[in-house]
Amino acid sequence: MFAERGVAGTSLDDLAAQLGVTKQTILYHFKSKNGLLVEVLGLAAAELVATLEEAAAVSQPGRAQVDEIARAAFALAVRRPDLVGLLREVSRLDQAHVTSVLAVLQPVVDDALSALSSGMDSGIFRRSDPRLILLSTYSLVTGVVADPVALTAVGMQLDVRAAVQLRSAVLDFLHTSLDPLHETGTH
Amino acid sequence: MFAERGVAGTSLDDLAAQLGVTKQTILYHFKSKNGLLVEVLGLAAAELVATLEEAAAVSQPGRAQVDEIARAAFALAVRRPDLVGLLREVSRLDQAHVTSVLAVLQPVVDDALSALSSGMDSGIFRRSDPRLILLSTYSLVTGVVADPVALTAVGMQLDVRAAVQLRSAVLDFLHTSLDPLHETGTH
DNA sequence: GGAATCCTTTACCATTTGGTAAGTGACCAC
DNA sequence: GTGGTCACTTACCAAATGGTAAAGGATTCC
Repeated sequence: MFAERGVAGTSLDDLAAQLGVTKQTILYHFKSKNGLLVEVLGLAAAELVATLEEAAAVSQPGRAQVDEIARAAFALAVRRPDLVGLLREVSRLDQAHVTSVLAVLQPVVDDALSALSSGMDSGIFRRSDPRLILLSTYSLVTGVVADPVALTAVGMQLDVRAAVQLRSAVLDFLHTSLDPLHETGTH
Repeated sequence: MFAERGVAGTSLDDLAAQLGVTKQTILYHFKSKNGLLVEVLGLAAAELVATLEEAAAVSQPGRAQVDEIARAAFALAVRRPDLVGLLREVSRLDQAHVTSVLAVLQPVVDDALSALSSGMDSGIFRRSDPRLILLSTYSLVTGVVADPVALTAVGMQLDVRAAVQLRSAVLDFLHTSLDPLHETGTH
């Protein structure tokens, strides 16, 4: 509910009703609404990091690893769009929440950046700005699952067929961005 | 404020304080909070559509027009990130808001889809799914300006230099996606 | 059986929130 | 100058919201 309707848009009474308990039951298990939010954000960030690290551990650094991570990230986004929604929600919260979430995600981001960077150094990947690659991929993966309005605007719905298509689009973007065989995209 | 903190996260008192008036002044000019929201959404959608149509009118259909529209969209997103924020906020609102905003945006989306489609038919563009092109571009443009947390995670900030880089990334994506000279990305 | 702990509930409460009603001053027509 | 409209304010209000306090019920331990 935090992800779908926003933290401010979700009252403890709404939440409790959804769970079939009273608001006080929630406040018994969690210090406050903010305390609940902190734990939810922590779980979400941890799950995201775990998924990415697990995928990264499957292959050695290189194109196969990039594919593996992208697939895992996309699958997670489709399977758990609430995680993406939460991630987006963070930017509207207090700076404290931003920094605490960022602290969890930063290592995996830095790992990805350095992996891309060293891949470019060794010639496996075409040289470009790893930050742009990462940012663009993030936007592609999250934008598609977190914006149902955009999907319906182009006349699509997030079914299995669409998911496969969208995943291909993400992977294609990574391939054309990283494959040294392609020309540089700048004109 | 609706875009940054969300509609639910913005009280009329917050808004009034920001404007230096009282809440009742707002309610004098607008029927209710929802009435205000409707007008704000209408203005935002109209501005978005106007910008895109204006850009589309500069060139004839083809690669130049695609570039023109993409540049205009990106410039608008950078200059008015609140428009992007509002667009994202729509999906958490009532279905009535969704449909009314969609009604304004739908024509321009359909125009874009058919322009891409006919360009593919005539061989100007490489054949692929226009919906994916549009959706991906939308994600790229909006994701980058609407997610400051992601930007800081990769160690960037949205200054002029970064904006130019990001715009190039968007344009490159469109070029490699539409240019018939490139191989198809599917592997 | 009784005590204690755990979980949940019913009662409340202060504050915030969207909204109404009734004024008040400025400006304008005549 | 006087009546009327416009823009805005003060004064309220009912409902919702986050949170506290206290009171059951289970379950477990002895």
